[in-house]
Amino acid sequence: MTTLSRKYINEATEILKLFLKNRGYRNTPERYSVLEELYASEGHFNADEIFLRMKNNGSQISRATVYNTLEILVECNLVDCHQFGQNHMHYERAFGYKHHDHLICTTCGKIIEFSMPEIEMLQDEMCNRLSFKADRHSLQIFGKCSDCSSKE
Amino acid sequence: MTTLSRKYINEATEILKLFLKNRGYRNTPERYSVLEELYASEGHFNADEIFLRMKNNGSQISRATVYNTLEILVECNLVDCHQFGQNHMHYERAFGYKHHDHLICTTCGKIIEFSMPEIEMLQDEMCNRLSFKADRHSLQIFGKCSDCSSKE
DNA sequence: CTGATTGCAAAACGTTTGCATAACT
DNA sequence: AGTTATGCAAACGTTTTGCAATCAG
Repeated sequence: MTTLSRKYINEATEILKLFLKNRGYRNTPERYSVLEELYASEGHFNADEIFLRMKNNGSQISRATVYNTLEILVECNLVDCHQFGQNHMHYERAFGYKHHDHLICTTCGKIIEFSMPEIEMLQDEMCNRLSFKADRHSLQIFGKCSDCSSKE
Repeated sequence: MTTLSRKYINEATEILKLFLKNRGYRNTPERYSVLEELYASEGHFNADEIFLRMKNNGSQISRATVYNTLEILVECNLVDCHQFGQNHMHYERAFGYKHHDHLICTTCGKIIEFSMPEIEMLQDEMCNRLSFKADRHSLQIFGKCSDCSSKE
């Protein structure tokens, strides 16, 4: 665990604490432990992976709590959630990590991250035009990565 | 059924016929009947809704065939598929219907369509830059619609 | 105290699979 | 004829639910 990661977890914990308070949600240890688990590493995880990793580390947490907590973490934007085409959600840390979208190779399954602030600006503009108050977005582009398209 | 709808179904049928031939897939009546069902109305439907509507109209089709066929129709871009946050896919006709993305109100569930060619252009630019050969994309923005955000 | 949150197990839900039959090429 | 696609039902994996026990406010 790097000092920087530690710093992000600490800040994220503060944000979560405030969010729970503002919403009148309870301040349970499980909610912080799910946050820690997700912030402990980079990458995309599904709910069950998180549950099993916590179990393997000796936690008594239940599946239901993991699912409940992930919903809250997405709500307060500490975690991003995406659907890449399989039948489950993927979750990843969002704080201290540049917002990005995903290219998904439908041949090899590789997931490539990219970020393009101009796209975000246009999205904001559209939301303004339609008086829509955006909380989060998810953009996926499906196709073939350079490796797979050159193999054809 | 309008004359225009009829025209789109006919053209879509031709496209599907060519696609099946090119891929060496078989030319089965079920594949055309799923296409017709989806093109018979505008809007988003999940796989089971399509299956049940066909059953109610006297079709002998099976769930498995509906799922198989939808995959093919998405592959040849006659149908768009999106994930709006619930745990199932939504399908909608794509031919003769302007490409669009979606704003999803997390309060009332309303889905608002919008299209912004500038965003598509930026996506293409990014794909070029990364040598990614895009087939389709899906962009959802989650938040509150004007009605729901004014009620707060 | 009181009700929100938890853990557990069972149920639900959408989707996929296995297999025998049918049908396209 | 050969082999892909179909229909059916059962299996699968993810997520949700019901309920009693626990714990935060």
